[in-house]
Amino acid sequence: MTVDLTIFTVRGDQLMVLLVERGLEPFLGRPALPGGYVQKDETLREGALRELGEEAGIDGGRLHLEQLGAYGDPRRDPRGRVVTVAYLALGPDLPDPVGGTDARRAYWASASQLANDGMDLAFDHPAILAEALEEVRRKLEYTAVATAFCPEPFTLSELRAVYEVIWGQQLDPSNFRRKVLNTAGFVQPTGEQRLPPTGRPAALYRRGNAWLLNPPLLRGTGYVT
Amino acid sequence: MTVDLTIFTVRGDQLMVLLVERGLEPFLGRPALPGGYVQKDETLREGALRELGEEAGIDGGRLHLEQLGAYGDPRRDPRGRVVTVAYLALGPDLPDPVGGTDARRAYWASASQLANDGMDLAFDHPAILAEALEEVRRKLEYTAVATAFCPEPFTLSELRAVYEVIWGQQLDPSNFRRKVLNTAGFVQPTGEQRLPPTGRPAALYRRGNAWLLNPPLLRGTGYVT
DNA sequence: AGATGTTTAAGTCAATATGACCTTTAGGGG
DNA sequence: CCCCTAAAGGTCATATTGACTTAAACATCT
Repeated sequence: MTVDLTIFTVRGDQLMVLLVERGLEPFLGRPALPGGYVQKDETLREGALRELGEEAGIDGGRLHLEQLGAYGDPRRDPRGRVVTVAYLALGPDLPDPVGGTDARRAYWASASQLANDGMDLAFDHPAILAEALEEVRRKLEYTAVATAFCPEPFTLSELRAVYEVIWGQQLDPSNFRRKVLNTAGFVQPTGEQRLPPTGRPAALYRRGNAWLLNPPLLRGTGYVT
Repeated sequence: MTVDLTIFTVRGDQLMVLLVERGLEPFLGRPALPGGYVQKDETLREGALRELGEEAGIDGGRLHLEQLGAYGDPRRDPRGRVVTVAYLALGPDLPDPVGGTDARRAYWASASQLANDGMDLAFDHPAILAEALEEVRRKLEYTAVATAFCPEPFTLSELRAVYEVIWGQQLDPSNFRRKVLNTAGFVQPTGEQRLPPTGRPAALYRRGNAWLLNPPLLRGTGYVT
């Protein structure tokens, strides 16, 4: 039993995923999702949080962490039967390649670039990553999970940028604002403002208490790019 | 490693879930979800399909089967660490309590009744069942999964009954029809008709090729009961 | 045969949500 | 003081939804 982590963050205009360079056989030297064996006395979630710290140097306390699913093809690991439980972790712009306590290198990679260049990840990690990406894209529609990518407090433009980066399409700023503000509990105003490099000050918000968006925020045809 | 199955079907006006009476310790005699150990050379899905046949006598070939998630609390099984992967299986009115090849009794139980009477299921199966139920309710909204409960061909009233039973609320027949027929690929007409016990003949449909409903069919306020 | 009951099918209409687009506001810099 | 930029707020045609009404197609009863 192992857990594997798909850790996403938004940096600039890119969705990044955290990869490690494997320091052990099999797949030595190949990029892979961080992960490791589950210990006897911990829950799967605890194991995921522990690996988050050990392999990525990230404190999972402030991250959104949810289970993606179990992957158990008997041929997925050349060593024999290893079932892995994949977790999805989402956070605001996270610290740089914090090499884990394990000596291997850890770094952020562009998710879209990985998808294009054919990702040569170890094990069945390409499939896990693909499912994770699809899950995030879908969840943006009908949950308020996008706020997990924004350091608080945040502006509506920052929140919109999360959608635009992950969906790969521009959204109308005005319609986006209307939709978010009309959805009770999506965000809550702090009353504060922040000055952008240029332009009018932007109001600041925190995450609201709502999780499900009803009706959802659909990535319909409302794009510009 | 085990797999556990939450098998739902609609019978009349009730959502039923398949339970077995445990024939082994621990929890001997207690109701539980069907399931069992995963074998070394099979995928998780294959294991689920095999247990479907062995414990419930059901041919999984025509069922909708999807993974729910892994449950791995180290205290969930008194025997020690057993991680289980829960699967969700959905099908049209399935054969009666087909006692499995294992000698234990297998039977259909009302899902809503279980939820009320406080279900004394073995292990963490109450939690698994609760999550499965919530998953089905949510998936009805934004996927065409409801058709998995209808034997083909089916009428729109039969499809609507699935929603009504699982959501526990009446839907407006006319608005439901409009929504389903306007959603490309949800259902496809066969051209055939069927006579109800009384009343106008109903057109028959098969499942369409669409899986995601866009926009979703929300369980808003549109109820009558 | 014709009236009646029942269920499916189809239509109406106001309220709401969406997509596309425009205008105003509030800053900083020249 | 003017200009540029991004945020904020508004307009309007269109699409969708919810509530409700009407028509059609069968079986049965009288």
